[in-house]
Parts: sequence; C-alpha cells; structure tokens
Amino acid sequence: MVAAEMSTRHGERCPLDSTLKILDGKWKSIILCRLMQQKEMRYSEILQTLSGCTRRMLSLQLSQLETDHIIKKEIDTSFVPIKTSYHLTELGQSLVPIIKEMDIWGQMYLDTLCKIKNS
Amino acid sequence: MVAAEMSTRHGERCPLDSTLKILDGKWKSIILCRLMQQKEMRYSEILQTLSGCTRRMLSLQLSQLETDHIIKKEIDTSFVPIKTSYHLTELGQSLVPIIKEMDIWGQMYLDTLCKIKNS
DNA sequence: CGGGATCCCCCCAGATACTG
DNA sequence: CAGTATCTGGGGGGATCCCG
Repeated sequence: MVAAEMSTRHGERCPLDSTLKILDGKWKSIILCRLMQQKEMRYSEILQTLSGCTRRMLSLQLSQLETDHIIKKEIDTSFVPIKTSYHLTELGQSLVPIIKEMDIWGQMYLDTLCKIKNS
Repeated sequence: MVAAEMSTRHGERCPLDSTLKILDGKWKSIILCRLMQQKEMRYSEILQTLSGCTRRMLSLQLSQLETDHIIKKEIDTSFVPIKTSYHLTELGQSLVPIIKEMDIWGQMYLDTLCKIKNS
C-alpha cells in the first residue's frame, strides 16, 4: 500500500505514518537522494547508480513515488527508443529539507554508535 | 535487521537509510509518539493505546528500538508481578524534532492530497 | 505482568523471460 | 530503452501456547 491509499480509518495513527509510508521501500530513499542531486534523470541513469536494484524493483518504487505525487514522469515518444525522465514534484521538493535533516541525523547516529561500540 | 546492525558495506546508501531503518516497523512511529507525549510508560500501558497490536509485535518493536539505543527499558523486580517501563534515551530525544517535522509535513501532505482529489 | 517459543500463512522481492 | 508477466522462496507478522 502506498501512502496515497491511506484513509482516515487509520485515524489513531499519526500523520507521521503518511510521511514514513512515502519513504518506505527498499530503494525510495536513495532514489530521492539522486533526484535531489540531479533534478532530471533517465530511468536507466537511475538504475546504474543503484547497484543491486532490479528493473522490476525500480519500476515499482518509481511508480509508487509517482502515485504518491512525489515525483513526476515525463515520456518522450517522438523518437524510438522511448525516453523517459523523472523529477521531483513541488510536493516532493517540500520533502527535501526533512530528508536532509534525516540524513544529517543518520550520520550523527552512526558516529554515536561507533563511540558506544568502542567504549 | 535493525539499524544498529547496518555496516559500512552499505556505503553507497545514504545515512538517511539508518534513520529510516530505526523508524521502520509497523508500530515504531506510534510507539515513539506515545513516549514523546508521556515520557515513562509501562508495557501494558503502551499496548492499550495500540489497537490491533499483539503482545508479540509490541515486544519485537520495543526490543528493536532498545537495540538501536532509541529507548531504554527499566525493570523493577523488587515486586511480583514484575514491572517494566520504557522511556526515550538521549539519542531518542534527539530524534524528536525530526519526528515532529515529519508529523507536520504528513498533515500538510494529507491536506494536499485531499485538494488534489477534489479538483 | 511481561514476555518468549513455535507454527503457519501470505506477501515482498529476486530471477527470468517477454514486449511496445 | 523502459518497462510488464510469471513463477518461486524467504521472511514478516498473526495466532496460540508456555513461562518466570
């Protein structure tokens, strides 16, 4: 289930869950990282930067992000082979600051774990 | 796998993943929400506020959060029956601002989805 | 009271092959 | 090039029972 399908029958759960649902997926966080760095990317271009990700999985993750209105797909059918590209929507852009903070916190967390382990 | 078991062989993945791993779990976000509101809670007390959560799942989620050094368990064995309580660690506290922002963003997101659906 | 152990089912994701 | 279709197994999570 993608975040867009969440209804209010989960009312007892916090809106926080909607945010986590969007990011929930084996490759979504790293895909978003890529699209933050380079605002427009081709399907195969993303695939190359994701070592270990199958085409099937990439398609699934991208389509879920699109369903959730976080990214947008552009298709150029004027030529063969078809070219598609992906970029963040405005909604997706609004998530960037939070993603960056989570990234910074994650770094601090890993450092802290190291210290704990060595003490 | 809990976040604490993540090693640097996932180097190509962003630290963001560590943060998401910590929050990844069916009940973790809502458990953290509870512990943010009420700093000290009993096992059964948490369980009551989580409709649909089994004891098995609560135990699993709590133990993972503890392994990741986000919460701490206190056990009082001086009486029978045993009393346990949980509270956020310092590390867990440091995550609170980000959780709050994700909650706020999630609310905005749900509102935006509503507008999109009605247009 | 606060769990752990076990069994079992279902879904996620990998592998592989096919297509507009 | 950018995906879909199908098959399959492994693990997450529910139900149930047991324990200090």
